[in-house]
Amino acid sequence: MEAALELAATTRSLANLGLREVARHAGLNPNTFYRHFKDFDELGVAMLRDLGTELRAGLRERRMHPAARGFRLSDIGDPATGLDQAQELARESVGLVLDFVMEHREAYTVGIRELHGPSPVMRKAMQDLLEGIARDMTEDLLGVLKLPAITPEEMIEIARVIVRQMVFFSMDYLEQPERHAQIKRQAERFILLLFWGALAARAPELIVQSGLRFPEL
Amino acid sequence: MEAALELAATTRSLANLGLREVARHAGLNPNTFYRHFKDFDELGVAMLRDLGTELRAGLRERRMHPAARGFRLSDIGDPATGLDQAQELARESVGLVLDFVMEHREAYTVGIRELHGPSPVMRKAMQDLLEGIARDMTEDLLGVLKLPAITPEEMIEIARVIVRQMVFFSMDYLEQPERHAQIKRQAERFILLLFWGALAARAPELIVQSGLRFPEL
DNA sequence: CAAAGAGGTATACAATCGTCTACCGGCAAT
DNA sequence: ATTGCCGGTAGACGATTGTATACCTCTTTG
Repeated sequence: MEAALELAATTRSLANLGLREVARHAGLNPNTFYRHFKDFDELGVAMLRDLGTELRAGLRERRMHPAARGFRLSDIGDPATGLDQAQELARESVGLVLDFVMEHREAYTVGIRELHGPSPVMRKAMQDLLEGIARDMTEDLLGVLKLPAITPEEMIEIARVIVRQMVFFSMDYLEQPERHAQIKRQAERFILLLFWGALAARAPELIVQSGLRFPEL
Repeated sequence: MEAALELAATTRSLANLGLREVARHAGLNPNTFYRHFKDFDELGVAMLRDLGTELRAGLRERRMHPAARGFRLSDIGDPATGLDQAQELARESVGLVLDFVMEHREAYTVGIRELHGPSPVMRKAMQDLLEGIARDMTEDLLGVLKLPAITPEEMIEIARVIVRQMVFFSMDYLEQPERHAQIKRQAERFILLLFWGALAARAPELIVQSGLRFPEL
């Protein structure tokens, strides 16, 4: 699995790297592959399972780590501090995801490649992973962020588009190291825009009453 | 090029289909390939150029076609009708893109596969294509939609995230025909959310004054 | 009218591929 | 104490691959 990851990250996609090639790079006999996997799809799913759980666990752990969070759970209540929290949360989460991507660029690259790749099995597995991350995020947001008038259904939908958009932002981040700061800003602005939009859609007068302005990032 | 498109759409990605395979499927001698392209990258870029210009032209043409548009350019002015226009525009554009994707599912599938694929050349070409579409959209939006306090810089940034998000919505649309209506609604809601957010970020009082409510899609 | 080039073909070669059959050491369980 | 499985190896197979060289036939250009 390590050999496959290394090979796939540098050159090809998971689907089209050769059985013998992987075995050679792992220092094993080609036939040994069959002792563990029947397909290359099976290998891919196994890799994705490992890396996916690592990713979700990493995100959750860091999200739960209270030291990095500048506000307390008791601050919740009105939409003004809600939007303030949203900004803080966006800043934190964006940095967290992008850091993670940088630390696991091989796994990320290969994984995303399979998201739109030729194998339906891998595609489904990746979509499930993203959906799981979106659900984690929703749960977390609902627990911490109190924006009134935003239903759980709206929240999961917002989380989904955020996760998917972060796929692209992460790609930019990996490919253009010189634009790191700018990409972070763009991602934060995007997330904030969604929350402002969601609040404006349900209770625009709350925004006016609070006197809060959209932050210049 | 036709042979490559057909083969890539059904099974593999562009990068890993064989020279001989394509030649066979096209009814040509393997060596004939070299008369036209040096690389497979070169083939890919050529295909993307053709299909990309077709896509952009198709989108532009349909966007310019005034018959499908329920409002006139003279209706512009205040943010209330601006948001109304945004809704109409979102509905139209989403339907337009998703129709196009359905009609060109092979080309779309292959193209998106290259967006995150192993070839840097193809990746760059696809990113440029998406950027071009985003610029087209921005130009169009700025010309038709008069939402005050939204700068061109904000508009292009919004267009970019819309285009990227539509990549995912299009994938859903192709893969889940039974959810067509729902996916359309989600895409429209997403776009509207961004515009409401952008307006709320700059001029929340205008939303309150207009008395407009976020539409239940 | 000749030269050049563009598009296509035939043959050949070494390399790589996935997979099949057979063999082997170690460890665990009966 | 032996049976059986698990992980690994060896060798061989036919198929397919990318590419090189050489030859052919139109069309265009000088």
